[in-house]
Amino acid sequence: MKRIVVVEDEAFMREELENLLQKAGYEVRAVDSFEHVAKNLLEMSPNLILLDLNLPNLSGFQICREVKQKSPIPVVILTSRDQMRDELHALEIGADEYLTKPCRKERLLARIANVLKRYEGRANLLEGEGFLLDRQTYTLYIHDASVVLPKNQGKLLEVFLLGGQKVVTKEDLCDALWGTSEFIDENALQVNLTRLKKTMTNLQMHQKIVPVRGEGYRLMMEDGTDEA
Amino acid sequence: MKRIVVVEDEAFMREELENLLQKAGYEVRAVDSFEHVAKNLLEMSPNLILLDLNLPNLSGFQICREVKQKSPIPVVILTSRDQMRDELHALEIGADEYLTKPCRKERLLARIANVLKRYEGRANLLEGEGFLLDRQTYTLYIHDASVVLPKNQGKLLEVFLLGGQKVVTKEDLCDALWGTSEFIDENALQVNLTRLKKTMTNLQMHQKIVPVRGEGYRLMMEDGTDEA
DNA sequence: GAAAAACTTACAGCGATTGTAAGTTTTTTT
DNA sequence: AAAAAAACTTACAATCGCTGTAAGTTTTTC
Repeated sequence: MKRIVVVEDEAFMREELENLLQKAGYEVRAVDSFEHVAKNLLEMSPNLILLDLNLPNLSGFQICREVKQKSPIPVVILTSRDQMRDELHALEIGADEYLTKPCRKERLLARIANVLKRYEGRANLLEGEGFLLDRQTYTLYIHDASVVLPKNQGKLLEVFLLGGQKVVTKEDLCDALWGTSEFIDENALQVNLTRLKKTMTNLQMHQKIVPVRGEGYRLMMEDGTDEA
Repeated sequence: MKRIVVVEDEAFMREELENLLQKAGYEVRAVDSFEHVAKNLLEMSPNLILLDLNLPNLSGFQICREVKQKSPIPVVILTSRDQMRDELHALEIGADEYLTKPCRKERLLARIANVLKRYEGRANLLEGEGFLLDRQTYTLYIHDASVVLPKNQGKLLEVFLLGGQKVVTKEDLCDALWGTSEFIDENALQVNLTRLKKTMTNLQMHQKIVPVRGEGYRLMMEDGTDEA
């Protein structure tokens, strides 16, 4: 069963939504506290997040952005703010749907179903600049093409994507490859890295792996600018 | 560059749309004749279809349904029909977005960009009942999990999915596996089929392959009903 | 119950991926 | 400019998973 988390501060509205969604066959949870929402949200690992924009303290935009940075979970925004500006902004930072209150039940349900449908198979995709990586199979999607990376190359790329723009140490990489970083096999790691680099250039990817002398490696844009 | 095909019978509106989309950096084509639209559409292999509902002769719904049956191309509906009934129906038969005229340019562009973003990596996915298959890598997506099928199993499953509910002959299958159906190697084919069946049951897929004595095989629902 | 079709299982060959080894090149330091 | 450290390259052999082969058994149909 698909799990939906509702983020809405007004109690009456929240209950109504919970009811509606439950009747429609979803498992529903609501966020009670509004501190560290983004973090709490991810821990519930929902299939979809239904988000109000006007919340105490924190902005709904901020939550949406945080969720989208850290996960591929779809976000549907349901709000009373009907300004075009807000809608465009929401879509820009990655919201998957923007609905304004009042919203007919049928429309809400239809749009939610629609978003969920589009997310089938995306649950485990990591996002890079201009490409996607499936964490389970190491299938790489780029430019309407797809390739399955050899396991080791996939594991390495995965570590880089999870690390964001940070420097990744050789320990981290060895850990990912062999489950231990006790004795680092510099050579074997080097060879595997070279292989990944080669396939990345062959695929004309927009990010590349560069060494950080003495510290490890890091993922950058082709042209040398930082990512994101 | 992403290619968008516009299906709209009113000339003024059509030109305005073409203009807007071109300025936004898309390659735009328009459909002139409205016969065999669905077929013509697919031949243009667009990245997205922008569709009006009120067309001479044919219903936009029908076009949308046909496109969705035969391809994974996203369809955005832009129409003057503002009945909730129409919107629900459109979403039900697989439309990815439903917008009503008049529609602000910014909103149209934002929604189109949004849909295109969600379709990254989906260009080569075939749809089965409850699962997706990548035609290039034979990566299979099911229940938030993914597996890469061995090439032969992938090729076989691909043939079944392309064939729809029809019976697939052994010639077809041999053709897919070895590029020829001159001498059918009954045995090798049998073994490969068995392997595919096994992984399908292991993955608890909702469709299965059943023999049609003397004719070949066909893909059905678990419970024996026909598919969709 | 006999024939045809469909299926099962084990094994050996082959190819792709991986770790190893022995280098060379680049960068930094003195 | 020489030496040392870090980063990289290339080729080869072991390994693992996929495939076709062979020799069966089981199921269906008449």
